[in-house]
Amino acid sequence: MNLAQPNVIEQQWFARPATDVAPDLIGCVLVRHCPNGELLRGTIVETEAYGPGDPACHAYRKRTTRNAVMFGPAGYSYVYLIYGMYHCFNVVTDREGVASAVLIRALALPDADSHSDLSPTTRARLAAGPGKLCRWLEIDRSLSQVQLVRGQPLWIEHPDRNGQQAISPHSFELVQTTRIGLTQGAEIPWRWYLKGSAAVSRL
DNA sequence: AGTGGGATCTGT
DNA sequence: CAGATCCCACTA
Repeated sequence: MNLAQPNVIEQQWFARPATDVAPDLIGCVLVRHCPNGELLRGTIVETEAYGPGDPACHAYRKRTTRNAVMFGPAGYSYVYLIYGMYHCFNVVTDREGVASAVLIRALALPDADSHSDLSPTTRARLAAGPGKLCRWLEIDRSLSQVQLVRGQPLWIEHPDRNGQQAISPHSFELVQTTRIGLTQGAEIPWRWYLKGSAAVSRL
């Protein structure tokens, strides 16, 4: 059996169209290695895809300094500042030269976590939304363009089949719908979320 | 060099 | 539903 980290998702897994990766990421676990050494984890319950021919994609017009990482190889982070006060975290997807990414919009916290003092509803909403998620995980633009592998501040793992992270297969049902907050491409149904999750940003 | 809008969130 | 708040892509 492998090996140090059987669960860590590798670069090749992300090297597919964003519309394939986005639904597959639901149920996977985002891991944040914080500056203070703490490891924070959350199960991804909501994603959006952005890709070629998509007017809502930051790289729709052309390559710029901000969106350059989206043109690079898959498995890197793309973090940008939105509305002057929030950050959004994306995973770069597809092959090099194809600008695309998946926005991670919401996380469900693991059951046994430090925030057990909070009410269940408050806790479920701690990372319900792309801005809140980045605030909780202390993600800002200094974490953009870093590779998502163990040893870096961020990486993603497949659900542990026997562990507490896994979502019960019985209740696992995805909803596909339109993306949130867009003025262009608003009708494209490239948003996915885990049906019934209390951590989804919006229904 | 100036500017307007943005893949958000919170409180009214 | 307005306001906070800042970066950057676009225009000139």
